[in-house]
Parts: sequence; C-alpha cells; structure tokens
Amino acid sequence: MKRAGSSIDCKALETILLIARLGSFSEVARTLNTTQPAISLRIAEAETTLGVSFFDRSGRRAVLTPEGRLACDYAERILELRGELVDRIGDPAARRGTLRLGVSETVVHTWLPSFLEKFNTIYPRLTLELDVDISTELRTFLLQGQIDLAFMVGPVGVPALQERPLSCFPVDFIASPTLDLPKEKIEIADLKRHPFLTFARGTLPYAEVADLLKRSSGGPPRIFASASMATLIRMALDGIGIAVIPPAIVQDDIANGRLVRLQSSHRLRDLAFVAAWTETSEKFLISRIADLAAESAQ
Amino acid sequence: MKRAGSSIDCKALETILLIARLGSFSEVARTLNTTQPAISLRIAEAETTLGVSFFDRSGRRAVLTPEGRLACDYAERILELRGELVDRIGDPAARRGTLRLGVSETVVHTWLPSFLEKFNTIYPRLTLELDVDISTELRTFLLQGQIDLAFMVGPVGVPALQERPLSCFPVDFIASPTLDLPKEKIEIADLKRHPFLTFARGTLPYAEVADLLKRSSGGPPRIFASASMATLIRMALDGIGIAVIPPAIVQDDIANGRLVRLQSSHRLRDLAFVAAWTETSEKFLISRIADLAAESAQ
DNA sequence: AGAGGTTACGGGCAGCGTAAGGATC
DNA sequence: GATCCTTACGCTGCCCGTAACCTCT
Repeated sequence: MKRAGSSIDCKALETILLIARLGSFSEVARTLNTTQPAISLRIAEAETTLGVSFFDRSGRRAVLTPEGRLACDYAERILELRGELVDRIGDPAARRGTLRLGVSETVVHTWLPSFLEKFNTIYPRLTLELDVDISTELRTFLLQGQIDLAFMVGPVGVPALQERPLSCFPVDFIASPTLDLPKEKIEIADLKRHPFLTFARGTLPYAEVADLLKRSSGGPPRIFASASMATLIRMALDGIGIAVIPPAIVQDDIANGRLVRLQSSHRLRDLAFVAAWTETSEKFLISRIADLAAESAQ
Repeated sequence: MKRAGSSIDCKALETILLIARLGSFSEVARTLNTTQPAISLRIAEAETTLGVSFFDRSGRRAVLTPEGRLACDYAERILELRGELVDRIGDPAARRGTLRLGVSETVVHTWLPSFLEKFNTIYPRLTLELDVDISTELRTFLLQGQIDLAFMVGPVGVPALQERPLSCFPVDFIASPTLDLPKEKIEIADLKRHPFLTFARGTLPYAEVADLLKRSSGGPPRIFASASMATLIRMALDGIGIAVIPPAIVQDDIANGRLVRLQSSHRLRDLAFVAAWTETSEKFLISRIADLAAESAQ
C-alpha cells in the first residue's frame, strides 16, 4: 500500500482505550491535558476512516459498541507491544513525558528524597507530578486513572491493581520526654491520659488506634487526627499528646532527644508499603520505577 | 502517563520496516510518494525520542543496528495487529489508499474486467495502480516492493512470497483459417512452416515453444515474440503465423471463425495463474482481494 | 562524479482551543 | 438545569517539500 495514512493511529488507539476505561470523553480530555472537542474529533476521524462506530454516545456514559470492544482488545495488545519495545531499546535518559505519582506522607518523610535522586539521574527528562495523600485516596486515584503509580500502604488487594512490596515501617508510640510517663511497660491506661496524635481518618494507624481505645476500658478516647504530618510532629514536640506514627519519620528528633519511643506493652501493626499501579501500556516503565523505589526503600 | 506524545508512532514503525526491507531511505521515499528528507527526518525524530540509532548510514546501503533489528521485530507484530484490526472491524467501503497491482496481459484479456467490477463495488475508495507486465518482471517488482499484489503465472516458488491459485488456462496453437494447415493431428513439422507468435522472451509459453523447436528436427525455428498482446493477435489474424496463447484470450475471434484452434498432436503446458504477494502488514486486505480475484477467475 | 543522507528554510495543512449548539437524564 | 457530546471557526505548530551541503564509493 502506497499511502498508509488511511489507517488508524496509535494516538487514536490510546484514546479509545482510555475512553473505554473512564467511560467519558471529557474525563479523558482532562487526563490527557487537552479539550473535550479534541477527543471528539480524534475519535470521529478514526471512526470515519474505518467506517464504524466505537462508542454509543446516547447514554450518559460512553459505552463500547461490539466493534469498539474488538478495537480495545487490539489496542491493548498493540500498545503493550509498543511499550515493551520502548522499554527494551529506549534510552531512559531520552524518555519524555509526565508520570503522575501518588505517595503517602510517611514515604515523603523517609525514603522519597533518595528515590527522587535516583529517579532524576535515570530519567532526567521525565517530569514527576506528585500527589501526597492517604492510601485510601491514592487507591481511588489509581482506579480512576488520575495517577499512574502510588507508594502507599498495602496490601491493596484489588485485582485491577498490580503491586510490589517496598518497605515495612514499624509503628510506635512516640512522645515528648516532657510528658510524665513511665519508662517501661507502659499500659494502655497510662497512655490514655494523653490524646493520641495520628494520621487522618481512613488511615490504617488511625483505625488501629481507634480500635485499641474502643476495646480498652476507661474514659472517652481522644484522637487528634491530622492530615498534615508537620502539624502532627509539631504537636508531639509540644507535648500535646502521644504520636502513633512510624519512628522512621522522626528519627532526627528521636536521635537528639526531643522525642522518645515509649516502651509500651502493646505492639502496633507495621505499615507495609507497596508500589501499586494499573495495567496500562506503560507498565514496563512503571514497573522499572517501582523497582527503583524498592531499592530506595531498602 | 499524561502525555503520550513522547513515544514512537505507527508511521515511524512502518518507515523503519520499509527501510529495513528496501535498504535505502530514498527508495522508501519513492515508494511512499514523498521526499527523501522527509524520511530522514521521520527516522531522526524517532531515534531522538528513543535515544538510539536504528540504522548505520555509513555504507552505501542503510543497515539495521541491533536496536533497529529489535524495533523491526516489534514493528512487524504491531503493524500486523493493526492490519488485522482494520480487516476485522473496518468497513471495506471506507478503506482509502492505493493498491499497486501487477497483472499478466493474459489476465487483462480474460477475467480482469470482472475482477475490477467486483473490486470497485467492494472497495470504491481504494484506488488501483495497474502494472501490466510479464510474470518474471512482476515477481521482481513484488520482491522489490514496487507492487503489493500480482496476478501472474505460477507457481512462483519463492519463500518470501505468498501465493494462492486462481485460474488455469490451457495453451494451444491458434491460427487464422487462411493458413493452409491439415484439419487434424498436425505434427510439429507442419507447424514449423510458419513462424510462431507468442509472448515476450522470459515468459513460460516462449520458453516452451523455444524448447519444443530446439528438440524438433527441421529448419531454423522462427519465433515472433511480442510484448504487446494486441500486436500478437493482429499478426495471428493476418495469417502471419501460429499463435501459441491461451484460447481464452481470443475466444471472440474463435467464436466467429476468424481464428481456429489447431488440432495438434502436441500438448502444451497449461498456464497456471496465481495471486502472489509479500508478507506485509496489509496481508489481510491483500488476501481478501486475492480471494476476490479467485472468484472472478472462476 | 554520482548516489545517498543531512541540514536549513519556507509554506500548507492537520489538529488544537475557544465558543456556541443540541441531546439526554 | 446540568452534563456531555457535537459542530464551527480561527489559529498555532508540525510536517513536508525545495534546495544546498556533506560524505562515502
């Protein structure tokens, strides 16, 4: 065939696949940083050159026609092959684009700087969009296609998401030495004289603290949940309460004695961090980056 | 990944594959109806975005680097998938492009009109570039990528070419009734009193006539080989000699008595026509068109 | 010296963004 | 009425073609 321009393009295939996943043209436009008419036109042109319809737009959500479903099957395979090609022969330093990364705040305060350094050395032209939020939110973002990769508390246990273990952080009771607490074998009842400072509602530490207090006797439990890690630490330093966080976050403050790990009789569950991502055509790149994160997290 | 524009395009993959096959940028430019700098730029851009070289341009011919070879492997699979997708869901009536078809003159004078009619009904927007030539030339054109499909004498027996049987034409001695020849059981010696009129050098009938005459006794053989079918028929009608062609070509002239099939004692080999093509990403379309040709050829 | 590839520059066209219209829930 | 897709229009930026230069055989 002399002129191949009559066939369908990789960009069109990507777009079809995204619409199928997100169910809306406008949603895809936002994801791809473009306008909704641009997406409309892109699909319309592909439909014209092939003489078929990919989507039924009559309803509120765009739904695949049988031809569209078939196109998606092929698009997945085609784009996966292309991703594999780029992964195998492409120079990482030449890769351009934007990777949207979601991270738990714990990660930000521990090994994220080390990761970023490695990342920027290997992928100097790949820009990173960072979203810091709690793990449950990150899971939602992943499933909605708003981020490409997340470093979050696992296991996620969602079939649609790939995951890879990263680091395991023990969680402990940490407080300012100015608080008047026993040196050893502190019981829950002792701890409960102070408020607990931990992560926002919806996080695993919050749930655990809440559960712990619910089952213990005594007065009404007080939990100060903060979405801001800095605030949390500030309050702990000021002796406002007992922080329930991984010591790794505040290792400097522990080292110079401004905070101490309490010798509690109660063991808290570890925070097991994982890298999680959806199966997309970029899975090769993303799993390499997940490997990089695993290195940084030791 | 937010912006996917950083990756390699289908057009680039097609171009890489073509260069690998033809061994030259300029050759590809001619094939794709574009200029050589356009091809240079297309490849250069792909190489930049991936940070690798696909071709070694130092020699006279462009030769694949290891990365280029790998890219070709993927390109083949990717483009084949795309071709299959278009074949399965695309409306034939919507297909645009140019198919370069090579045909033997015998086909032109027999079932090609019927084929063209069917073709135009099913693929009204697909333009056809017709090359009429002898089968050996068509085979060369196919291997050089100058045509996409050929209806020619087979079997071709070249591993690089796909083929599909079409029609079988018996070849016979045909002459004007004005020639003074016996009615039945004509021997070669009788025939040799007249020149033989047949296709150009390099064709199967020519070779067979030459061989036949070489092995028979008698005076020097005379063969009038013509690259033009019209000239051939004209000479036969004018009684200049004995045509060695498939009667199907001149069935009208035989029907109204201007030419007669001679009852020779010697059987000539049939012309077995096949559709032949190379394994490209368009193989799905092309094999459908070959099927169409088979229908027309009965 | 000729064939083939690269680089430089100007123009045309595809594709995008803005804005307005129409359909569905 | 809100949301979503389509259509129309003006523009920008990319890609192509022309031309000159460079490099190998």
